[in-house]
Amino acid sequence: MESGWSWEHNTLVKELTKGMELAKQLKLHLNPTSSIETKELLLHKILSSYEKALLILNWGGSVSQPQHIGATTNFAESPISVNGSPRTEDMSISLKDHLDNKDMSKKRKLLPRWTDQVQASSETGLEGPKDDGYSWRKYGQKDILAAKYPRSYYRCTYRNIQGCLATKQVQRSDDDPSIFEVTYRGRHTCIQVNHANSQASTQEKPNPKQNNIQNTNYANQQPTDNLMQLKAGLRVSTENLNVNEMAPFTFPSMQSSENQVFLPTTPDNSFSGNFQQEFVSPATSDSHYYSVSPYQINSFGGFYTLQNSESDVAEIVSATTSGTNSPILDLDFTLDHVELDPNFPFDTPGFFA
DNA sequence: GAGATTTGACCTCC
DNA sequence: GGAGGTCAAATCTC
Repeated sequence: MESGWSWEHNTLVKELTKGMELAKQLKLHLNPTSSIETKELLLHKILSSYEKALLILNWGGSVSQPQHIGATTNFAESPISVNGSPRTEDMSISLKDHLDNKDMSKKRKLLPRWTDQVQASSETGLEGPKDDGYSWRKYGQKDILAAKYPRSYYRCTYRNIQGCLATKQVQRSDDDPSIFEVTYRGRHTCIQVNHANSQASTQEKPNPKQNNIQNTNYANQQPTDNLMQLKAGLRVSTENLNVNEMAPFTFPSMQSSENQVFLPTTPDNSFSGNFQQEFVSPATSDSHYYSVSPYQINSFGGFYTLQNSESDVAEIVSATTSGTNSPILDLDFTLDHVELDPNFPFDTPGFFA
């Protein structure tokens, strides 16, 4: 999916850029007057940022365990953290879950899941969150215990036609009603046809009964639109990362000896084969901002947060390092061999095309 | 009439 | 057993 690609590309760029900025900050603090705490904090942020970028580059499958929505955990607590040592129990669990993924009865549990926090869309005059680029059809609503507002359930419009299993849940935040927590599940396997036309038509005539979501598509959304969303300061959290779709893409300014980064896949494609089809970024590029630290200013000046549960990272790492499938997370490889041109215009439109 | 939403019932998981 | 997630018939909108 093009939008998923774009989103992952931009996420990667943001992480790398942020890491670079933080490194510059750290450099400024490399004097005796700066506190150790400050240095350590910056160092941690840098490492976290690059870890996330590496995950994006390297991860070859999705994660599958149910996640703790809203459980804010930064990478300092994560099993991969700096020393990159996943817990063996998590490794086995993750692998087992991946293998069990055939079982349709467990699909709810196994589908990858991640959450965005999206500002209500003021541009369209609707109360719902901004559109994420896919066509959704509401199939349920439920009052959730200890939640002020009901949760709405959506699935891909093309579920029946194309067998797309992607779903999402939308729930208004209790703390800030202008924020919608959008939890995505599964990957879009559909082809969103006529998205441009449908976007125009649906935006012109929004359904008044549709209180949250517009059925629009931004698959061809231009970077300027994404930038607008970015400026809007979307707050995003992620439950799972799947960056497998990054695999074929070359990052010209990150140079290995071959002048490109090799993005490995699993040797037998078992993970990517099974799970890549299950997961895709649901949104356009800049509607998701992943960060490792939960409180940071990104390089574009936007505020965003990231929530990343410990188990998420454990699964990501475990699935990529466990057993015979050890495609990636060669952290030394990437950090040692990747060179960033600090002046490279990552955000040049069409750079990733 | 087709497609989307609503909502009560049922299913799954913890 | 309870909460969350999904189904499907009824209803609504165009």
